[in-house]
Parts: sequence; structure tokens; C-alpha cells
Amino acid sequence: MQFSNVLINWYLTSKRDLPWRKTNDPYRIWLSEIMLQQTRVEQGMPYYFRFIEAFPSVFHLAEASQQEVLKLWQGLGYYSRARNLHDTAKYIAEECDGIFPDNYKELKKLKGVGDYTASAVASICYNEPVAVVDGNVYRVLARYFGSDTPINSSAGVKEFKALATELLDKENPSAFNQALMEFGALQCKPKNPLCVSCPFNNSCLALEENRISELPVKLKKGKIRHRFFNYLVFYSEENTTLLHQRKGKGIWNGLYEFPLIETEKQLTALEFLSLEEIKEKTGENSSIQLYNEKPVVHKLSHQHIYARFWLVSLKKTPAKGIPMSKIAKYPVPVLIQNFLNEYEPADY
DNA sequence: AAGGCGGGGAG
DNA sequence: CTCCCAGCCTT
Repeated sequence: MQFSNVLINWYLTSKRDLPWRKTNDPYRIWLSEIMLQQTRVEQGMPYYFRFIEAFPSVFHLAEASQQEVLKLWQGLGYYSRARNLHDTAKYIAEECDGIFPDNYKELKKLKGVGDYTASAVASICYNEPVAVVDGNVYRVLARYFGSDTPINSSAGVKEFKALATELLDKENPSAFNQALMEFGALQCKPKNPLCVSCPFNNSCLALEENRISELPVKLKKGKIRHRFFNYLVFYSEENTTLLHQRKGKGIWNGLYEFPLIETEKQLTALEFLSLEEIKEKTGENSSIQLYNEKPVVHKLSHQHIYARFWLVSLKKTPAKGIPMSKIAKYPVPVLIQNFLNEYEPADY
């Protein structure tokens, strides 16, 4: 039996019933693939349903505002995906009559579409024989072939793409690609893979050499950055507050948050209140109260954020004040949403 | 080639 | 706690 036959047979009896497997609509496949980048199926699924309901076609998505798209994406992370998704939808709708490119080469030119996503859409929607290599595929191939080439090195990227391409069932690339990924997700799992019931347990090199737990090899990433955020939660007698949109290349680009003062380290209340910046932002007739003595620790993959919220009461509504009741329209980081969930009900 | 970019779940 | 997830982009 060939590798692909065994794999696809396993897939036909073991695959999950996922919504994007019921269609070949490139819009839906593309949407699902963008959402599933570095994201577990279980986490992405509710977002997929909400997007399909809100934006049934690429035209609907194209006509939405970026704020609407980011709001619906809120909580899924890697927000550049949402911005690129929206940009690409507008491009497809306005420049291509709503028709997606039908091949790998053209798909890869789209914003937010890299080697993996172009291969996935091309193979699933158009049966183009291009191999996908995602985290699952790296793991399955590294173990099956007993390769310790780091999967996140340039040599590893080349090696595993070549292996996947060689193995690919050119007659049925759609089923093969999805099967290989599904196999990695369900059978050849990172921890405690199900080798006992594995259809490849007589040909897997890592299993034979007892190296399953060592593979795949992955180069370690850099260390984490520690940041201290002080949010100024303004509120006036008319129940308005201030939000600010993050810009630039850092985290949460495009999302909103309360006016922020970042400090090098955790400050005492006295030190904080003596900051010139505070006096400028709060003005004369205000009072400041620390909301949480213990900072909220918000962990990103590459940063730890220690956040404290300062409630600032104002006598009059500030210019550009936003009614508290409208905050829900703004896309905010999970850190801010968690605060709102806890703070809002208590106050009104 | 290396680093930035989110959030959540599993072990 | 660490690791990893249907990766991509910039420098």
C-alpha cells in the first residue's frame, strides 16, 4: 500500500465533520484557512460561523468597515490577519468581480496568503497538486522519516516541503492534504500520539528508533518582553469615556484601548500620580483612583503585560468623549474586554 | 535568517 | 510552567 492510500483511508473513517469541508466555495475555504493560521480548529470555528453569517459572500465582507471586521475578529488574535482579509476581500470584489484566483501562483500574491494558504486553497478548491506544509505536516513527516532538521529553519522549510511534494497524491491533492493535516491533529499529536493504533506504526522511523518524543525539532524563540501598562479610564458625569486607536507596527494595531501610559517598571501610586504626563491628560478638576492594586497579567506569546487601570472622574465631558454605551462597537484587545466585563456591570 | 504578532488549551 | 496551534510579514 502506498502512503497516500493508507493515509486517505484513515482520513475517510476518522475525519471530523467540519463546516468548511461541506463546500468548495473559495471564499469560504480562504476565510477558514486565514482563520486557522496558528489557530486551533476549536478556537476558530465559532468565528467562522459568525463571519459566514455576517458576510455570506466576499462582497458582503468587502462592503463592511474595517472596524466591523476587527470587531468580529476580536479575541482571535493576530489582527493583521483581519486587516489583510478585509483588504483582500475589497480587492477581489472590486478588481476581480468577486472571482478568486484559481491557482497557487496567483493566490499567493494576495495579502495575507503565504505558501501554506495558497497551497491549501489551490488544492482544496481547484485540485491543483501543491502540497501543504503546516504544523501538523511538519510533525508527521519529521517523525515518519525520522528527520531532526529544525522545522523552523530555512533548511527545514525546504526539506519538508520537498518531502510533502514527493508524497503528495497528485490525483487527489485535496483529500491528501487535508488528510495529512487531520492525521497530525488527531493521531500524530504533539504529546501522547496514538502510535499503538497508528496505520503507519510498522514504517514510522521515529517510532522504530524510539524518538517520537524528540521529534520534530524546533529552534527556540527569543525571550519575552515585560511591559507595564497604565490605562486611564476616564468617566464624566454624562457617562462618557475616552478610547484611543493603536497605530503602527506593535501589538493590537487597529484596536482601541483606554489612553495608555506605559512605564519602564511597576510604579507606586505616588510615583504614578507625579508623572507630568498624567497631569496633562487629566487636567485640573479630576480625581484619580487605582482600580486594581494587583496588575492584571496578560500573556502574549512574546510579551507579558502587567496592566493597571486608573479611574479618572471628570467634571465635564472631554472633547471626543465616547458614551460608555457605545464602547461595545469598538474592537478592543482581550485585556480591555476583560476589564469592561468586570467593570461595566458594577457601575451601571 | 531572525523577530514580531494573540490568545487559548493541553499536559 | 512549557509547548503549540490548517503562518505571514518585515527587516
